[in-house]
Amino acid sequence: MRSVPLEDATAAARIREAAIVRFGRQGYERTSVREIAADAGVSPALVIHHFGSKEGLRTACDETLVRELMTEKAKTRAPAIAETMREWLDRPERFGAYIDYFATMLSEGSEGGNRLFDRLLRETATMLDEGVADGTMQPSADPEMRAIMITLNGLAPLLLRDQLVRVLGVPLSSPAAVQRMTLPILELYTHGLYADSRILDAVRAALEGESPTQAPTSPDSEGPA
Amino acid sequence: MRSVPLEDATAAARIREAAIVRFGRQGYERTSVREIAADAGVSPALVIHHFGSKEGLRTACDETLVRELMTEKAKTRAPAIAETMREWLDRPERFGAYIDYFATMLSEGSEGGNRLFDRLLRETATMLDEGVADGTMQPSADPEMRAIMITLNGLAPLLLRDQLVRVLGVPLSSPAAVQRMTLPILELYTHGLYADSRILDAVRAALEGESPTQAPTSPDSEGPA
DNA sequence: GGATCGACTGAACGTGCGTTTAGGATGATG
DNA sequence: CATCATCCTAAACGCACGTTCAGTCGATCC
Repeated sequence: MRSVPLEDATAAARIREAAIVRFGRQGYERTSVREIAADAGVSPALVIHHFGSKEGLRTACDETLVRELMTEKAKTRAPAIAETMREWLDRPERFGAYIDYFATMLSEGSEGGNRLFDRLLRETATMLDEGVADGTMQPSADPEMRAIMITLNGLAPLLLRDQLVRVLGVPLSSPAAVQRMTLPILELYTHGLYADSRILDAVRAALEGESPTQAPTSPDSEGPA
Repeated sequence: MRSVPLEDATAAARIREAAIVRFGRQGYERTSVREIAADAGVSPALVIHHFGSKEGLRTACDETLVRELMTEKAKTRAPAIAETMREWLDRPERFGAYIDYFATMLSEGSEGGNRLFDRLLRETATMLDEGVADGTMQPSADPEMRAIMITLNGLAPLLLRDQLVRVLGVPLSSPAAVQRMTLPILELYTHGLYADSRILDAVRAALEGESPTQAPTSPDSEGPA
């Protein structure tokens, strides 16, 4: 993937890689062009020369990541992003910066982050549909929403990786951490959490007893936009 | 909770509320003291006069939120934060700013965000332990990690609420959105996702067949920090 | 050999930031 | 009435930022 050592790469590539690391670790606003230039061993002016502006540099980083995550699908079957991300998680010492940058894209709401999220959601929905079709997965009363929620759940450890590292005590770079997350999630996705369906039944009954898209409470709207 | 209209509150309170709105909506770095001052109808100097610095203002906002979320527990039983947050979600026109600010705290990694996360995690773990004890919830091979993952899952819609709003088309302020999220999550937490336990069994067998905390792949460590 | 072009830099520019300073207005206190 | 503290502001300070500018260097082309 990255074939050339950073010192030998072109200056533009070095700048972009340094930016991915900094943006991913500290966020866009907290990172200065001067910092990135110093990391890449060039002058701040060269950053602007190559990318037009700091925002242009961010766009270039976004596109690098989108390409990296999206075009891997030639290798594998349908779930391109999910598969690539699993590879990344297995080799954090190499791709950790990309993971950080992806999480930053999502929480800072960049346009590339939106594209990746949409793609990830579509892949998830397809996977679920296929699973339901061939009987390996449970059907849902609201498949679209279920796909959204499962996608969100999958991204949560990425977005809250600092909290995860903090309460876990070990760096997320250790494969042990990723591994330990697997079993509880699989338990949840296999047997669920509740021992019986009383709560689900109660909610289902409540939802059927009223207008499907209307709130049950009285409309006491007020306040600003 | 907020008994006085903002125009009549003291200037310090007005500044703090304006800061919570701005910080929650745009993040700490993207918000200037001048913006907050303008929102509160005061001079930028007064912000510093009351809170010492921009960082001090952030701390004050953090503490306001922590207090608001933590001390509600007198009202209810054990799960204080979770209960309060559900109230907030039910009245977004009033507490939407708090929700946004809480999400910002978590993703920007403030110290108050850590405290709230720890508290939320502890509440979740307790709830799970009690559920397992009285038989309403499934046991887990790794209860601590399961509590973490379930806490992360619960926070995901908060952190990715922009994506959620985007793909859903409706503002998260509508109770319909919160309501529609409930059913798929309850389905998942009741019946799981997989129709049988083949994947779980396979992973369990794989995990038992090796050293419990060691990675299966060959150690090809390299690269920077 | 001169012209041309892209990569690249040092120095500077202008702007917006957080913060400081000096002081005005107001109300309580002797 | 004088004093004093509190709340508050206008103006400015210093700094770091993104960006611009003028020009150097080295390779390529005629």
